[in-house]
Amino acid sequence: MKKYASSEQTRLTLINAAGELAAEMGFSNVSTRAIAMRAKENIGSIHYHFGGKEQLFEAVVKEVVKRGDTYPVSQAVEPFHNVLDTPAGQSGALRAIVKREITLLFDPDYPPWHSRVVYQLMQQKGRLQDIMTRDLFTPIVDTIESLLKRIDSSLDREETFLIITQMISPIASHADYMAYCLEHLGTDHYSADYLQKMEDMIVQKVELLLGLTSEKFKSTLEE
Amino acid sequence: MKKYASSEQTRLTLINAAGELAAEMGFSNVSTRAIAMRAKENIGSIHYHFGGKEQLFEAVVKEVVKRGDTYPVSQAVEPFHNVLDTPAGQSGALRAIVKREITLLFDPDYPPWHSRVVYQLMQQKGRLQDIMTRDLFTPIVDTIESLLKRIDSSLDREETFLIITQMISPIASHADYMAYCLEHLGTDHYSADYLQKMEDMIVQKVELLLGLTSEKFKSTLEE
DNA sequence: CGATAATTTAATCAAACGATTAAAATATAT
DNA sequence: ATATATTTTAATCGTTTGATTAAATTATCG
Repeated sequence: MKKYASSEQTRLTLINAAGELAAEMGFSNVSTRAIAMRAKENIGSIHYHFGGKEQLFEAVVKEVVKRGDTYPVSQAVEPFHNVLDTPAGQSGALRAIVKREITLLFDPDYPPWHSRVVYQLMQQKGRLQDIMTRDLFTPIVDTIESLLKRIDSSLDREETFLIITQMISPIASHADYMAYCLEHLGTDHYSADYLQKMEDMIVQKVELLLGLTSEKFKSTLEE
Repeated sequence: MKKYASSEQTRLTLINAAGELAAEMGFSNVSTRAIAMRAKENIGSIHYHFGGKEQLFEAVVKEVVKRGDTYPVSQAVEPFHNVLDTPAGQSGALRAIVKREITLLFDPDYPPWHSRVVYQLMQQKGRLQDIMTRDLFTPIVDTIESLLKRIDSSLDREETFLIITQMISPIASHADYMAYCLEHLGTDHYSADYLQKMEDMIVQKVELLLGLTSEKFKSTLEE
């Protein structure tokens, strides 16, 4: 039996431990010693494998980015490429973006720390925020932006951004303030049903704002 | 001329410095020495006036809470007390809550760190979050909750909470991720016009979800 | 004025931090 | 089997942290 793990395995163990701790108490409250203890590795290994704490944190963020790249926004929107001039196509594309975001953050098949690690980086400037913004956030914002421009070319920059925040913020809050949300809902995780409701509500709302009144909504309105 | 400031003045100077720094780099990245330097006071004064760093931070949060208490949600909703069974009254109450939240966070007459200090506490559990949740957040949530119940008694707990997040999250994001938002908008502060648009959009959206279609919206829809 | 209380100052303390390294342990290749 | 490369370990380094205190300074009050 091997007594030394492979370099790659040790790296992943450290990344995972660091991610867990960052999810629990925020990056700036995580010490190298705590990471090493959680990972059951030696402190020195962090320096050996990553060069230092900051580079390990970078690897943590890149791990989340890497996962997002397995299903990029462009791919989510692609099926609607040819129908973007119809309300149904526009609506479908919007929903696809929202669905992707929710899935990516709350899919129970992935380590739960992924969702808690992302949005806390939006709070203060730094290298970690740059990576996360550039590789995760900007692509989404740009995609929504061009889609909105297509739906209503009269929207100005401010209105466009406001609509984007209407779409993304509720999802971000469920990730960033997860502890509070779960406590308020009296559960230990978001159910698939709840996430579906969230998706529906966000999509409905944006459709309404944009005048893309969907069938689903009409029935709601008539109640 | 006095060489020693009054106890109360020193306290406020320290609270303000701590608040500024917490807004700039997050509570957990603020050291007592940095606070003392920013406040041009001695480190020892933190111990003398507050007992320690954590208690100073508590005072920072309570300072924000105190300001919220000058215009409580109950007072914002009060004018609509007698018309809560009409759609117009319900709609007005919703708008009043949204307007209060936006004003409280982004009013340029108050220290700008107020808005940046609040929502970062939602990320991890602790005494500061408890204070902020209990004294600032819960009253708002409870008020919206009972209002929603009144508007549509068939809403369940999950739906109610989702609507609340639709109302609050966009505002919270503008506070919590302010640096990113301002950079994206290419400005150094949110204009009164922008904040008004935000209010309108949030209120419209919720009215639509609840079937409280307002005049303002109808015209938008007819475009 | 003189005495007491309140406040500020500068210095020191132990603890925790990230980084680094020489040596030990293991794996790999010849 | 031996030599070389890789990985882990334990210990130490200099800094920074929050807290504390005795002494100095200023304010207050009789």
